[in-house]
Amino acid sequence: MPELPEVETVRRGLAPYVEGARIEAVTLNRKDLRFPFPRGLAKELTGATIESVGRRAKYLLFRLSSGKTLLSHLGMTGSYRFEALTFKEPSRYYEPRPEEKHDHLVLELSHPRHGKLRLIYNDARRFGFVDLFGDEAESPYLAGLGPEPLGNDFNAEEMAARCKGKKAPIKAALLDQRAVAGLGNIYVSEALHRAHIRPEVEARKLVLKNGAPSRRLGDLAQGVRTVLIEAVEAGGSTLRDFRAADGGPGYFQHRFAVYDREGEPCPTPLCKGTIKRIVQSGRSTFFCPVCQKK
DNA sequence: CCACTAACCTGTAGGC
DNA sequence: TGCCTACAGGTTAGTG
Repeated sequence: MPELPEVETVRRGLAPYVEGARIEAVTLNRKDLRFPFPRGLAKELTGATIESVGRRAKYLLFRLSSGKTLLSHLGMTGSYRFEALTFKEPSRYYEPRPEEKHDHLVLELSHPRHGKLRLIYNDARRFGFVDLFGDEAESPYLAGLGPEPLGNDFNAEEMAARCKGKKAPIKAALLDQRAVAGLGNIYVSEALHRAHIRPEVEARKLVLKNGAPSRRLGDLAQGVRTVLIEAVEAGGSTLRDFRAADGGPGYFQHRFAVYDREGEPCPTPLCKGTIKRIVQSGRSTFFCPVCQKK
């Protein structure tokens, strides 16, 4: 489900309710997600206060008063939702409901303003996972991640360094979290369309002989940034089941230029192309064969 | 090191 | 309606 804009949307939805909340109780409804839960997870979390919720790439990072950080990846189908156990402002809360299928992790929280809340992690496919660490350097998941595409150290020169010598298609290079962190299958297709680059182009072809970025790579860096910014502003994309923590859908899917639009006209001004779908490394890629050049 | 495939797991949409 | 297949927003382990 979630790429950077969806994870950021979740983070923004969670922050007002979990920041400052104390974790009163933890329930694990099974022993693992994609990987086993960290040893002593419930014990480590219980009694701690969540000081802030951050994001790195597609990871949510809950900073705890104990000094530890809870890392959460949503995989393809992970989601968080709230239920209020006490109602300080009734209109804005969700009533407790029976447990749903695939509710794997439940945190009972007490928040100084919102009262008692239940934060529930649901994940049908269980490709998601959590980790707990004291220092970011200890986390194997954060090690080796490429730059944040919306941060200051993401630019065409940086991309050139990561693409240099790579024979892999640019589509695959952009999906590689070591090159740029946070893109997934949707936003890669969208960014390549914005930059008018065909997804099959070898990554190394976008780097000049002296290692400098080509103009097209500059366009691509810009395309990555703008599509992500616009998607975050729209609250992410809801294809099947993505929901922010407040239960609301995202709206960016209405603005896809190519993703899941096979057979539709290309939205590039004056372009008469028709969107095509191909499969690259086992996954769908969408592009316009007319305005996206080799 | 690089590139590619299969695997993990469940739900759903579409064809017949 | 039911059965079957293909596919889904991600990552990693294994292979050559």
